[in-house]
Amino acid sequence: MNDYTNILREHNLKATPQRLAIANALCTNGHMSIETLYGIMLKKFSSISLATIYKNINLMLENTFIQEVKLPNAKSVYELTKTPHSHLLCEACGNVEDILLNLNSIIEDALKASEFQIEKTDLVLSGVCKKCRK
Amino acid sequence: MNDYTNILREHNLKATPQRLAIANALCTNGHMSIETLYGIMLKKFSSISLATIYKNINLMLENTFIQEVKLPNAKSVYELTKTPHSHLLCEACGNVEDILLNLNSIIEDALKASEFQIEKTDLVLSGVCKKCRK
DNA sequence: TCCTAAAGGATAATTTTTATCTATTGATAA
DNA sequence: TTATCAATAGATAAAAATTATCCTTTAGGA
Repeated sequence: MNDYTNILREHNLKATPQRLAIANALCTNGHMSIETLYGIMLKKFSSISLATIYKNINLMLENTFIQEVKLPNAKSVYELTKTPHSHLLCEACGNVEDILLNLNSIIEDALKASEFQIEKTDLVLSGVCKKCRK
Repeated sequence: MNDYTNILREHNLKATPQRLAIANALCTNGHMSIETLYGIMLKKFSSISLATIYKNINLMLENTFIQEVKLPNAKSVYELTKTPHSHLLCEACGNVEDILLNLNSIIEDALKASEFQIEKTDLVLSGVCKKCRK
């Protein structure tokens, strides 16, 4: 169980018990939707309001403490901000994994082919994970 | 103005005037959100119901006549199904463009690094387009 | 320890999306 | 052509998702 007190403060977020619990839930679970996060939070704070979840998720996004991951045919999930990475989505079980891929050559190709100044990439690779293939 | 009658039918969709208009709107505009599509459709069918837009979008998605494009920090847009491609998003003006990029090497890397059987990719490159950079 | 802006909980309001119901219509076959 | 019928459109209600409001509580600095 990590202590996110200081990391929250570095992102200009007061370290409330609810926020520390959100941070820990995301740390242990990796990627979570609003509703599953709400479910987990309810176990610890039986009277937590769904509005508190939304307010914190939005504030944490604005302050880049967390990131939203938009998935095809699924609800968005949220993760703690890490070094840039891509995602693997299992279409069978819905599980999401991080994967580090070097996209430099792709970005170069895109720079040549377009007139865009590219700042960031969002890549989701969808398929079937090992467990679900058996 | 293309005639999508047969293409709709090939996707098991009756070619109603509303659907033909949706197809043409997507063809000429490339990528559209629900609300902008509704706005355009209202010009042609002053009493069209928003429910009709949603029902058609969902049915067209199920029958792969169109695709949803999920964008970071923006609402989803929809496009006619074409050969697989990636997207460029201008963070300044919100414009979305298609871009053909060869992702084979990335997919290979991902296959090696993961235990996934990869079926498809969703890539959005965000940045600033030429017009907005001036 | 005190003070204050910020946060939490309860709840209402808003927005987004889906479901329901009836009249209409596209597509097929006689 | 016309008749037939399942599918669709529109109107609207309902449900789901998200945000706003209000008041009490609290984190964190003075």
